[in-house]
Amino acid sequence: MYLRAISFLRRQGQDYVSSRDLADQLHLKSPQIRKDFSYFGAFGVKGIGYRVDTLIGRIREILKLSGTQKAALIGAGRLGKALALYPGFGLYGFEIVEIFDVSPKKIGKKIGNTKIQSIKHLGNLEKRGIRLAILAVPAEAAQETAERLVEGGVRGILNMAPCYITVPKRVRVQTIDIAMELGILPYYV
Amino acid sequence: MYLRAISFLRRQGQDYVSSRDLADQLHLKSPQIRKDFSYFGAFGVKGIGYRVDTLIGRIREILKLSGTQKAALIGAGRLGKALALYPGFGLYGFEIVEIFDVSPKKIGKKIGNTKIQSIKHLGNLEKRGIRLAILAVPAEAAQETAERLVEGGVRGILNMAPCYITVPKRVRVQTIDIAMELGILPYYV
DNA sequence: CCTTGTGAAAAACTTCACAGCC
DNA sequence: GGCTGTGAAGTTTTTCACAAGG
Repeated sequence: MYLRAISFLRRQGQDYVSSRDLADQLHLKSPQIRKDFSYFGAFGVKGIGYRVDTLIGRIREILKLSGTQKAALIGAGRLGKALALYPGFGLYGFEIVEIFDVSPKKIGKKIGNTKIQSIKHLGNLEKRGIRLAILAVPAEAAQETAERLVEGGVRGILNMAPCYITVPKRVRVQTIDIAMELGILPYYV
Repeated sequence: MYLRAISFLRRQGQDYVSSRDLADQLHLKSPQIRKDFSYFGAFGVKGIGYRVDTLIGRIREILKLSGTQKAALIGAGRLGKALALYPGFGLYGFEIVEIFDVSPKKIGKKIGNTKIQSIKHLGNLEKRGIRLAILAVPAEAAQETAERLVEGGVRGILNMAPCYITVPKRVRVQTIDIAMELGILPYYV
């Protein structure tokens, strides 16, 4: 969250940012931000604010985002395709290096520069340096596919299917249910 | 969240569900769920659990999801297209009735049964019964487009662009930043 | 002046424990 | 036996207030 906002400031050529400015942009309170940053180890300059480059470096370090992280994409449907070509992953240093699907129609085709492989050839992702996977399959197939990913040595799964999946606790799952996010809007309206 | 899990149970033909079962499925604690449901007004049956149909009805009521909610989609790029054809909105009673884009290449074409219109013809969405919008435009265009939506009388915006947008406080914004969600995974890995 | 950093107070949330009911 | 509903306890998070520094 911070990373996105601060990177934006860097692109605008800003060198320093105050907790107040960030608070306004992110709709938070300023002491909250200072407290968060103090957990990172303090490096703010009193009267000025925080150095943008230092902040980005430190956050990337804490999030273990140093260098490039390889990720696999499972599911080459419409959503999968949109994700494969989504430019936003670059900011966090992610690269989708392999794409898998079950459909024989799709296998062998390319999305961007990456060839779609059969899910049967998932193999050991860990050995190929892939620790993260993005799951863009129908809800019915999500659990089964997640289990394959775990077998393949994946450590984190971004689940785009509208369901919860159960995995060993050494594996971290983050679920995004787009319809659900839309569903809570009318409540506030 | 509950709606998704409970709807799934209904499709499976289950009539009643206990807080314990839901807790297991959603990875929560059972008193938590009972407390949430008690805010809805209590209607559990001691010794049995909660009636699935009653629960769904009540949750839809609280979320103001009764009937069909019309939504507009802004941005007919890859992500927009995937969202337009995303089947998951149905569960929550959403229907994307209008699609807009800036690109002359796309205007006039159809996604599914819905024609892509020029963003210039956004007009008064409120009068056409549209109170929600899904924003699937590049980050640079998000703020400007959001302002147009607010002018058009929209009350809730689901923002898929990787940035925060500022709107009058009568308008509710829900932001989904896919890359960010992926970005927090390595931290736990 | 402007900022950060932090202890203390307040609020929100989570968990526990158990009475009451089927 | 099983399960709900809820007050009380515990924990975490958020907010405030202010000393201290450029």
